[in-house]
Amino acid sequence: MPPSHAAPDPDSAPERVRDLPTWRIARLHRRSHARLATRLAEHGFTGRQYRLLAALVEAGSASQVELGDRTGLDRSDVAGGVDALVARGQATRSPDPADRRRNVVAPTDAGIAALAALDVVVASVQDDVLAPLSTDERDRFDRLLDRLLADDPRDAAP
Amino acid sequence: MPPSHAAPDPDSAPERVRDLPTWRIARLHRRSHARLATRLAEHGFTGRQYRLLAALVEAGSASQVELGDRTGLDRSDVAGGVDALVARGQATRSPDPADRRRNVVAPTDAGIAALAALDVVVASVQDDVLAPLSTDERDRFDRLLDRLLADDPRDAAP
DNA sequence: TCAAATCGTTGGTGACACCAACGTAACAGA
DNA sequence: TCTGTTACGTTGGTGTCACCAACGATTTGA
Repeated sequence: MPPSHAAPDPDSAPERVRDLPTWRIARLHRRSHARLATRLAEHGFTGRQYRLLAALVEAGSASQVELGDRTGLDRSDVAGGVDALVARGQATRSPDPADRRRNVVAPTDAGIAALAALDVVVASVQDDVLAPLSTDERDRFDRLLDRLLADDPRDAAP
Repeated sequence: MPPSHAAPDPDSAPERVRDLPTWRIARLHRRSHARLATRLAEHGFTGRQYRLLAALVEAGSASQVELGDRTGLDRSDVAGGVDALVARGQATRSPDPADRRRNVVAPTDAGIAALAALDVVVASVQDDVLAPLSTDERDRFDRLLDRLLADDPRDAAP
C-alpha cells in the first residue's frame, strides 16, 4: 500500500453545510453520477457521448446543431463528442449535400449495437441508485422530483 | 437581439434519457447548484471557498489537512482555496511553531463577518430550491434523501 | 447583390474532483 | 544517534462538465 494520500471523504462538510438540501442533493448527484460514469467508462463512454449516441440513434441522422438541441450540449461540445463517436466507428460524419454548412451525422451498425449494450448498463445503474427505496418510495421520490423540476420558478401567480 | 448562439436548454435530452432518475437527479443538482453558485458569486465566493471558510470558523483555526477533512477537499484544492481567502483578508496562514510542517490557518474578523453574510444567502437559496414543496413534502423529500444517502458508498474493498 | 444569419470548428474560461511528485520536517525503530 | 518512514504543503498535472467568443465557409433574404 502506497504512503496513502488518505483522500478525504468528499461527503464530509462543515456543520452548517452538512444538512443543507443543496448539499444533500449534490451528494446524491455525485453518487449517482459516479456510478453511471464508472459503468459507462467500462464501455469507453462518457455521459455526454452516451447522450449523443442516443440522440443520434433516435433521430436516425442529424446535423450537429440538431444534436445539440436534442442533448442539451453546446455546439462545440457536440463537435468533440461526434469526433469520439466517429473515431470509434460508431457514427459517420459527412457534409450535407443540401446545405454544405451542415454535417450529416449518422449512427453506424456498431453505434446502434453499442447503444443497445449501454441501455442495459444504464438501466441497471438506475436500479442501483434507487436500491435503498421501496417501489412505493420510488414513486414518491419521483413525484417530488417532478414538483421540484416543474419549470417556472419566476411565475408567482398574483 | 444579438446574433444569438441560441444556447440549447441544458435540460433537454434524448427520450431514453429524459426520465431516468439519474438524469432527473442531475437536473435538480444543476439547478440548485447554479442558484447557490450565482448567489455566492455575488459575494466573490465559490462553493468550495464557502465550505472552507465555514470549516475554518467552526474550527477556530486548523491545519490544511484538517480543513481537507472537514470540507472533503483534496489537499491541493485546500491550498488554492486558502490562497483565495488569505488574498481577500478573510484568513491568515502562518507556519505552526509546534510542527513546522503544518500551517495554522485562522479566520480574520472580516472572514467571520463574510461567513455570517453568506449564511443568510445560503439559507435563502435553500428556501428557493425547495419552494415548490410544502412543509410536509419537504419533510418527505428529506427522509427519502436520507434513505438514498444512507447506503454506504465506500464499500467494495475485498 | 450584399448584408445578415447559420453551421461547424477551434480555443479558450471556470468549477469540481482527482492524482503524482517533490522538498521540508517530524518521528520511530534499530 | 542515525536512518528510514511518514506527514504536510506545494506544484502541476488529469478529465468531466457547462459555457462563451471568434473565425471561415456557406446560405439566406431584403
